[in-house]
Amino acid sequence: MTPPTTTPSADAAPATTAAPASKRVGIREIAKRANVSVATVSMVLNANPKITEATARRVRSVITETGYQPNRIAQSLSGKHTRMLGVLLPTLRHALADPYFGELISGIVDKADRFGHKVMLESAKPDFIRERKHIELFDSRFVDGVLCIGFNDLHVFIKDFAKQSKPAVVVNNTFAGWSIDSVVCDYAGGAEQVMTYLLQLGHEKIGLIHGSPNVQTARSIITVYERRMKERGLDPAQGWMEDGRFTEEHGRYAILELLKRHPDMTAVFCGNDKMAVGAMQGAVQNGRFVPRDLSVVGCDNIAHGAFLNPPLTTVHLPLHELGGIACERLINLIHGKAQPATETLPTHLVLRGSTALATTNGGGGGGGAVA
Amino acid sequence: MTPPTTTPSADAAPATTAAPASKRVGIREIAKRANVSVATVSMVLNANPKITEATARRVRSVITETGYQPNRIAQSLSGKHTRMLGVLLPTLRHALADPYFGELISGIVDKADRFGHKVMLESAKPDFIRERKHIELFDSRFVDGVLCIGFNDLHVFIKDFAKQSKPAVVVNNTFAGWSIDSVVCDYAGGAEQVMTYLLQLGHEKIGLIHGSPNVQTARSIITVYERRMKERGLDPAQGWMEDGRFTEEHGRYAILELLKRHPDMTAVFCGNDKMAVGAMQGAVQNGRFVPRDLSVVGCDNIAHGAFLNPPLTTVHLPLHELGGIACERLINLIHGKAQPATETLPTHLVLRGSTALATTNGGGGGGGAVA
DNA sequence: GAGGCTCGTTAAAACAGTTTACCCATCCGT
DNA sequence: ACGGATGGGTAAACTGTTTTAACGAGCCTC
Repeated sequence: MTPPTTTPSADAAPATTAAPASKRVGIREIAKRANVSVATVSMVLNANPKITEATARRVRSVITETGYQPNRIAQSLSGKHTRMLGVLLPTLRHALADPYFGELISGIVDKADRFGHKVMLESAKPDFIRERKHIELFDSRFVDGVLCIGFNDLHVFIKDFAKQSKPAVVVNNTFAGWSIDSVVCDYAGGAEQVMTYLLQLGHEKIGLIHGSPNVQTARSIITVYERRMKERGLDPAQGWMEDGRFTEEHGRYAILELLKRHPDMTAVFCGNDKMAVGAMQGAVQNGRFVPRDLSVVGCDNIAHGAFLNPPLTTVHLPLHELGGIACERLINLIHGKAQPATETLPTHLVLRGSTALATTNGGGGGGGAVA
Repeated sequence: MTPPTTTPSADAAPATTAAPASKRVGIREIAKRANVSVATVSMVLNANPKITEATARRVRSVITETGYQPNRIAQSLSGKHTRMLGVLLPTLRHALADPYFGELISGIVDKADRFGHKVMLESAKPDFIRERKHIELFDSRFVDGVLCIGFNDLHVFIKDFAKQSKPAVVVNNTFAGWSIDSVVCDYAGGAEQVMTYLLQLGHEKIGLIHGSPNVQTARSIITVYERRMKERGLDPAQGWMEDGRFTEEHGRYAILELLKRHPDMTAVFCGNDKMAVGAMQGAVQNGRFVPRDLSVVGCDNIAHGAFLNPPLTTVHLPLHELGGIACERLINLIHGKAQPATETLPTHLVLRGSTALATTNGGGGGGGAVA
């Protein structure tokens, strides 16, 4: 009962001998106090059914008494997994400040948490890739798997994960021909709804501001748009499409280009909300009223869009959920419970104030464009 | 030269014997191949000056040959530090989707990267705190330190870090009387600039939509606003202030309240850009033109604000830099190189289109407010 | 030329868990 | 009463580094 070394503290020791405080307790210490082997303690910790409830209770009581916390680093070293997931982001300066990424990551973190995993952020700068740090992440046993968000077809390093069969899931892009798990939103379905809606409102001259065609999902939108326009007898190739590169800035520039070429345009569909924001600003500064002179539709449904003037009509993408599903697939992949595949989540149109019936007064406004 | 087990591959082996592939190489394998001890290899890895350049070169060549990567888990277990930083976020649903947090985290990640540290995300849900997981993070040797962002005075658990002297840095809030490192923007300075500017424009009736007063930085703005208003003979307590809780939604609600009470208000200062966005929408829907009838000023300078109609005049907070500095302080703290202290970063006003000279036609518009 | 100093290198002990092979005591059926 | 199965527990090996104390060799000094 007498501990080998007693602190000079004068406290009357209660029934259970107080821990020597200071020193961090390890599993060996627990084992000693509970009169069992370290193996037993470990098994109790991992709810191994081999251990009697009586023994387990005894061990557990010692654990709570001492406030013992297993060292996760040691667990990782010994075990097969580290329970750490990596999120790879491109180095669009301030990528994280983008609600699109934020929403995604938020979904990932929430889900990872529920599965007892942690999430690490990693930005895939050119150096990072050149030094093959994305592979090192695995080789140094730092992560069990990675989620890739915001990449396009030019980021060929993504294929390394497939080549070396490292668990990885790509979000909102697909790499045809490579066995990489991916999870995407149904952009095509959303685009169909947008086109149907705009046509129903009587719009004929509809422009498109799309994201970089290096991304499969952006191409989905383009494809749908082109087909629907051709069906109505308008040739989209006649300058009705502009690349807005996913940013407000280029969205703004794109709408000015489109309006210059086609002053009679009455509606524009944007591949994401940021471009829609830029387009709305460009249109207004060009002297058009939204939605009276120009209907604008976005895609993403970032929280913010509802607070614009006018509130933005947009395609809702379940980004939070998407992140969660990507995360779950990754964890399954890590444990070999799943085959690489592509999963698609449904989307739907959210009607707000930036769209209206087409009016016949095409080519209105047109005052001197700002800047 | 002949490896113990040769794979049945028929490739003519080049001069240097190919590694047995499959099996991960460890430091022992490197040591064996370079004819040195593991200690030597470890020292080479850590650039220990005790090792001769000749030996080091030999070891390094073996390392590159085999593509060996030290196991970071093992390094952490053995060493004192894990080189992992935690970022604690409140569970404002979708906190991460907020550009404010995004920009901050982005700065943190960039800086951490430069110091060879990794960043982990953790959302401090009520359960999380109740189960004392924020302490467990340290006890289980998972992180070396944490950055706390987005918390207010009610989040008393922050003090636990001080109590248990765990390295932690609080961003954009200060806890008086507790020795916790914190890094904040000069909100007071920004507010002074805003007030000076609005007064110069001839505004007299200025409202304030502030963030939660549980945050020191929000209080800073309130204090400055109150003093400056009193100096001009307006009593801010007469319903000129509203709590916008940092969100667009409440910002919108707040402006409607303020306009109801004071139809002659000609300018409003908002504690962050999100509230400013909501305020602008509310004002417009209330029939006011911004900036003609109402000047609006925000605070944060989120990228997005420049693309509103009209573009938002706002206080620029160096959030990216702030994150970086917080991160750097934390790393210093971890290595015992710094004493807890508070650092303040300068801010400045960014003039855009949402502000204008005060007009005398106070109480304009006022048409039926949209729901 | 022997004792004392460096200097570079090494063997072995941490670090803190998990897992595997084995052991012993019951219990069961015949 | 005996062989085999079974259940509960344990000792020891293992994970892959860093670090410390010791050690041998060369060089300097007297």
